[in-house]
Amino acid sequence: MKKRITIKDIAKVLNVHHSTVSRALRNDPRVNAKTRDTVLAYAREHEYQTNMNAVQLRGTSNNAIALIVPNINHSFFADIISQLTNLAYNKGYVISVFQSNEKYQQEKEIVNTIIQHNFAGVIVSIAKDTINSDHFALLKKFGIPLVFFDRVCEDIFTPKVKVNNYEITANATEYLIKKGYSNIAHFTGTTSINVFRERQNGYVDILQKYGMEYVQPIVIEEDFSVEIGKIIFSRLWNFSVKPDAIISSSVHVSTGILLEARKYGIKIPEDLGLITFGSLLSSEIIEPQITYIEQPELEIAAIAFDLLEKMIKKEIQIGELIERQVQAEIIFKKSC
Amino acid sequence: MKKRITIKDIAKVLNVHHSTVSRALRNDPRVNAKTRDTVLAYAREHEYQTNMNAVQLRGTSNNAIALIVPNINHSFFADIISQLTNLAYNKGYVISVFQSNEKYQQEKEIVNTIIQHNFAGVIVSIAKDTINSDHFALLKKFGIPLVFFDRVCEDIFTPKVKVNNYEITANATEYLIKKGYSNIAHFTGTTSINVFRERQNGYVDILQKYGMEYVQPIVIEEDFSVEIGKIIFSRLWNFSVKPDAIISSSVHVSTGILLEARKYGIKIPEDLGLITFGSLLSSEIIEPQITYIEQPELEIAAIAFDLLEKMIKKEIQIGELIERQVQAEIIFKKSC
DNA sequence: TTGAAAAATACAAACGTGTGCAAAGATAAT
DNA sequence: ATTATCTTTGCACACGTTTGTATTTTTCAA
Repeated sequence: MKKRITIKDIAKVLNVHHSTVSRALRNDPRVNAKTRDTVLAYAREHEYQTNMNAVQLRGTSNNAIALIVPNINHSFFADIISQLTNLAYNKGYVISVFQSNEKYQQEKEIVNTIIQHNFAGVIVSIAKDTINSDHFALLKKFGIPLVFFDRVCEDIFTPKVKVNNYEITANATEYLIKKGYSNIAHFTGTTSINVFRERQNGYVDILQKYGMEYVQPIVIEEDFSVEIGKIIFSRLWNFSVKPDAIISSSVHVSTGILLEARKYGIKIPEDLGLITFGSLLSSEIIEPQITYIEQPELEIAAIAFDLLEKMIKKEIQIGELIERQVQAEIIFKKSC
Repeated sequence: MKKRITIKDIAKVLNVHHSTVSRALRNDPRVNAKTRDTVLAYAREHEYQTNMNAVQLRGTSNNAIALIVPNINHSFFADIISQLTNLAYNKGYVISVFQSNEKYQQEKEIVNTIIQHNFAGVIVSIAKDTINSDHFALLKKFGIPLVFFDRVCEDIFTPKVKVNNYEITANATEYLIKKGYSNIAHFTGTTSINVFRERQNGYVDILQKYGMEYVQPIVIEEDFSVEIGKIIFSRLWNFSVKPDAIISSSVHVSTGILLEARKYGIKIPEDLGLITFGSLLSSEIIEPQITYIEQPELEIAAIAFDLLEKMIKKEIQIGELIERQVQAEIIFKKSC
């Protein structure tokens, strides 16, 4: 293990000043072509690697973008991460992914790390736990570009990419009503998050519009999982009035519902209709195929990245409130 | 947007030298308790954030760990990322995740970025594309701790966490034989990767041991996907001799196989047996439930992290070859 | 009250890079 | 040959921290 070579080392060997080496490496026109080539050749041969800490300390460029998501092993986020990574790569940026684990405390610490390491920008979908947005305000205060997607902080002025959750859930609910279902339940997440609040509002508003009495917003405060889906469904099913349809905010929970429903011998779509947000890799194989709501992950990623890049390039001011909405879509199958 | 505060700023205001501030912030016993408290209070109030670039340039600590995976949106890797992130968080480290996209070129650039930013250590599962290991050798040369998991570089001496691919595939093949299947095909990835090569060897060796004639290692060079699964299966099915069982290295490919099989009216397990590596979130719902090989993601993550941490703490030397093997397990269901 | 020891603080240098400015060297025009 | 212009290189400082050493201040004992 040898000590890493620096521009000063190169300068010493080639008998030039290190500033010349610096310029040569960065293709500054102010350096002679011949010396530039000599420097580049030497640098390549000795595997010179820029020390980005020095560069960033100096206050020059930085191409590192941070991405904070609640869960990496959730296909919605995994798809967005994957797409963002590709977009960034093509534009010369590098994405570092951080997982908040749905925890406010972890999210806060991640934000601190991001500030301390001087990232060029941040793309965030907040944790369920996040009740306070001071850490994001801090990010703004330090002049770090910030873009929210999907789960956003309402009280922070910055670009945001949102899904038409209210509308799509209203549409899904109305679809179920028109199919003849009358006891429609809604399984969703904590209403402190815009996503789940909007879905719930869309659901409730339609039921009220149709004068339906059976309104069951089931708020799952725990992390979405197959297990919790089983438990919650089982609990609901033992009520006096059972639902005849469910809209579920999570594929994990929906899977739990399906398994539990099978245990009880409940037939889908006859005894129970089901619409779920997000699709399963194997959704086509399941009988009956489940009607689901597809969110445009690729589009979300593309817009979020575009907005962030514009902020980094100062084409969008920090603190500017821009809201972009993308359209989710109901993919009609056989579960209702 | 205000300029960020530094220790020198604090020092100036409190009429002390900045070195005193530095020590106060780090709880150095050499600073008076009263001044320490004053400094800490002022720092907290004015939201002081350490500039890690300066710290790292100075050559002091660094708690950033890099993780390179081929694909984030693949449940095997997503689970490992998720787990590693938690382990790291509990030990005071921060994980940055990078996606190589199965591309050698991207992987190389990621490694350069890691070197340039002075990460404390790297955990890697290599891209299918990776034929050359020079970039990892470079990492070692720069003294950066490196641990491989699952897909490893055979010619780099460093800690590695591997799965018993040979053995488990041999077992799966033998199981199929004993179940009465005689034309067993094997769908796997490029054999330049240890994982797929070992699986193939396990498969071939058992068939030869039993003197089976029908040996069909189908090497999929493309990225695993439902679509490619359909195509490859369809192609194979139109051969004169059809397989009566398949071992598949990817759930995505298996899904394609199942869909295509259904299209042809093939019955599982009667007409076709199937064992797949990795499980689907919804695997319990599918009829028939698919027998699959479960890999201990949590254990892999735990061992990899432990090894890396020991390297960072110099308890393990850089360049030391340590191979840990974890056991995959066949989860018997109804598909064969 | 003095001196020595201990505690607290200040000083200075270093990490590797980038950049404005000055200086030197080369080229061209008169 | 002399001056003006352009090209190329060198110099020095700055970015924010940490740390060994020197210096000042405080404490305490004789």
